[in-house]
Amino acid sequence: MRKPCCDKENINKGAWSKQEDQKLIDYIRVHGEGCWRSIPKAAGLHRCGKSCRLRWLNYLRPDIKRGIFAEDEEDLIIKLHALLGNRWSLIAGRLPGRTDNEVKNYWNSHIRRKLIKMGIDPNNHKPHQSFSRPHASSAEGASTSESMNKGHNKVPIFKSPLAATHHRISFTEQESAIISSPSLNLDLTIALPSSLIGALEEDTPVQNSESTNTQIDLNC
DNA sequence: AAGGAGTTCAACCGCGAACTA
DNA sequence: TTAGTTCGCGGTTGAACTCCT
Repeated sequence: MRKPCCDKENINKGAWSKQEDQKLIDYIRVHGEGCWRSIPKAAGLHRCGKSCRLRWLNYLRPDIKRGIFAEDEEDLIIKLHALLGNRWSLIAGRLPGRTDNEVKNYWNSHIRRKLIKMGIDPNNHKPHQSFSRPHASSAEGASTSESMNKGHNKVPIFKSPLAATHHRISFTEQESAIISSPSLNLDLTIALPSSLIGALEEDTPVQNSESTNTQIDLNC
């Protein structure tokens, strides 16, 4: 049985108040991010660390860009989704000031619908012949994160730059087809912390599709 | 104006990975 | 090596909001 992430008693849930926001902002300004589990207590918040982390990363961070997505941002999301599936954090990483939650919400509420209207299956980015799985939750098709993350043929997800260096990025046939598409010209670059660059120089470069100028940014 | 349907988005949950002792 | 802890992610939920009749 998994232990809960925090003591459920004496923990506030739901929307954050202005006072709570301010406490969190003030604390992080002084002490910086990190050790989310201890932040609530230290900052005097009756929240679990997870909740603080989410609130900070998605809404309170000073570099967050709010508001409507620009057309080029939307375009990029579609292309990145075709390439990466539901790896929202990776996609958001290519959109300065945007968070994974925001990108995910925008995809589900706007882009997804738009693609369906255009006759494109949002799961595989191909014109759908017969859209056999109309229900949203079950419509995560063979190429989406559900199958890629939990099933076979998954694209590796690198939780740390170091992990990324120990894997060769590989793509399924379908993803390779997308990458090879002449309409797709992604400029995704592998970005690693400078401390690692030296150590990597002897290693072989990560697989990349020259013809499409496609590189993957895994600076996460 | 009312209220039901549809949409948006902030927040929570559970899981797996990474880390630590 | 292993078990416990923490972090980060994607999926899902539900309250608030908007639109439509």
